[in-house]
Amino acid sequence: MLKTEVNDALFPTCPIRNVLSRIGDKWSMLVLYTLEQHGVLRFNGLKLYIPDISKKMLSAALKVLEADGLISRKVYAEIPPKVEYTLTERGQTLIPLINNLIEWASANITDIVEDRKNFLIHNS
Amino acid sequence: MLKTEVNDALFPTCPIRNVLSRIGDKWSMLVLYTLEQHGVLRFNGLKLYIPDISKKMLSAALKVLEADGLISRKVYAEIPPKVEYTLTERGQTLIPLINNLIEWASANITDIVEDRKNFLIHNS
DNA sequence: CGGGATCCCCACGGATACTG
DNA sequence: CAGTATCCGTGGGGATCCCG
Repeated sequence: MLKTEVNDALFPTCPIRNVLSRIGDKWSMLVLYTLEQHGVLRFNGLKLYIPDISKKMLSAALKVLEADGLISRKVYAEIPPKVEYTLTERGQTLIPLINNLIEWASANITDIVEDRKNFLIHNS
Repeated sequence: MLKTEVNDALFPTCPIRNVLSRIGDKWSMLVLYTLEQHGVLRFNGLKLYIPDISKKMLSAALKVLEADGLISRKVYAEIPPKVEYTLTERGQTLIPLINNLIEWASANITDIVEDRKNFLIHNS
């Protein structure tokens, strides 16, 4: 479980802190985006599309997203086990905002990388 | 300087990773939002509105945001020193997206907290 | 297959002291 | 005032093993 309680405790109702401490972490948005792209995915299916995430972190991220009602977890009583993850309706409502961020990033990434380079030069 | 180079190295042009590793960190969006709310702020002015950030972290966040051209840093040659931070035009273009996230969070926070509580109960 | 439990390292980040 | 430098604790997170 991610440890976000410290600052949430200081500002328990601050929406920006709440949203950032949850979906703004290293992997959550990427998981949501990947689920939206492929509809429904199993645990290792997700890991396939996000190769540089560890099982531990993927598991933790999924647990947080499930706890917040952004994804649903469907377990099939089979052997070997089969678990499917999907966006919930609430999770779907977050997708447009994520897409907006991706669009913004795509449109600005070239200039930002350039600025970043120049900044490093002038601060060597 | 925040350590985001590891995953950026794997996906150097992935916009979602790029945007998240920069503005999705613990403080950046909050700094941008605070600057937008107050127009122009000095270092300690920012700290006043974000009391639970340390000088070290605020300094690091400001450096990243400046390197990415999202805020501008104006130094006055005075004693004692005076430094003013403002959003750049590029930084301004990010504000609507941040506001959308805040609106979404505000609209959903109550239900999310409720779901979160129930999830904890069923996973005790 | 889908995780949980454990071990362990090191980077994040707070506190303090110092400087131009 | 606006930071930087240094020290240092802790918890984020990888690697590995295990289990239903």
